[in-house]
Amino acid sequence: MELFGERGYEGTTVADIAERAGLTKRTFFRYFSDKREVLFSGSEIFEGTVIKGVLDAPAKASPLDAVAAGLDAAAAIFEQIPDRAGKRQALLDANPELQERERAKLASLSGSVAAALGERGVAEPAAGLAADAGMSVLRVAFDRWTDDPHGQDLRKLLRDALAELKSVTA
Amino acid sequence: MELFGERGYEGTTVADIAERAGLTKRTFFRYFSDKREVLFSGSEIFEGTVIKGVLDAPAKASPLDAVAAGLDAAAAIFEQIPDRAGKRQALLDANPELQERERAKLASLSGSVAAALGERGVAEPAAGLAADAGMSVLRVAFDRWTDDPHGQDLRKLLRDALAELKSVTA
DNA sequence: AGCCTCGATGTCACTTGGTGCCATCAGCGT
DNA sequence: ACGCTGATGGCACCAAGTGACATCGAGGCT
Repeated sequence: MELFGERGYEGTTVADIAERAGLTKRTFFRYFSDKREVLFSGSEIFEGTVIKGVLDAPAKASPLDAVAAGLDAAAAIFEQIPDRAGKRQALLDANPELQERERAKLASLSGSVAAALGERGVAEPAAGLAADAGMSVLRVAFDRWTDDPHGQDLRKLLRDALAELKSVTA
Repeated sequence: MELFGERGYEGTTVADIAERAGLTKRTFFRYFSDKREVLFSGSEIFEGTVIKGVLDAPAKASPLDAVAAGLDAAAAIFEQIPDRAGKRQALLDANPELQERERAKLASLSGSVAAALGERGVAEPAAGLAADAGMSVLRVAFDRWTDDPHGQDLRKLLRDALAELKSVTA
């Protein structure tokens, strides 16, 4: 993050990162499959939290509400580190390459969420559609939150975005 | 496509492609910014068709229905070349790199659709959410269609997926 | 202690995607 | 015939990855 802050993402080579970390380029690639991956290291934890939230949602909750419960549970992760999240977001915003990866991660998350909904007895394609809808909601809420991390809290923004979605697909 | 069919996407180098086309690697990169891009060359036409469909939808159509109209208009493009679409899909399915790009294209399309909805008087975040929802519907329908390109027609699959989405977010 | 194994790291060579820079060439208007 | 311009080739170069092999250090075993 230091290096990215100084020289930007593109301007920083893997060799630079490795050197700063006291490693070799080769070793870097043993920890991260990609240069991009270094910015997505916490994503498994996030994903796990979301999934747990989905599975723990009340049995009578609708698929979409179960997804919302999962996102709500995970929102806390970002709220603990608003400034780090903000810097990361600035990097993503400046790099199409990173945005692609971000989308891919969301897509993977969507897949896992759909699987979790499956365990709750939701069939396809409903599960996939509900999961995707959740990702949309997450993106909208997260964008607004990063615009102003100390304004409204992320969980409220999530609730608002969800309500908006429901009204738009009514 | 010949080369990709023989050696797969990864197994084919840009130099290979260029040679087969009677060009140089350097010239290839003047036509395509990326190796990936070569598989997404028609996407502007597709995007244009969708946008036109959205803008031409009846004024009283809901945002989501306007998006659906756009997708419906563009479905014809794929239905004209089902086998080419199928081969392309097989390549995408086998390559995370290409899936990332595909997602990025869909995201870009979503952005344009949201803008088109904006021209129709739909405000944010409703426009963005409706556009994203449309992308979900498109993916579901398209997946089913590529599973069996000569089964149900793509437009019917789109209608079905849309109905499913509406019921899931009800 | 001496030895062995194993996992983590370093080293090096190599491939490939991608870019900058300049040369070349073909068409075209004058 | 001259010069301009846009497209292409050629070349050198950088950075991301990868494969193969050497090295080293922490234990475990006798």
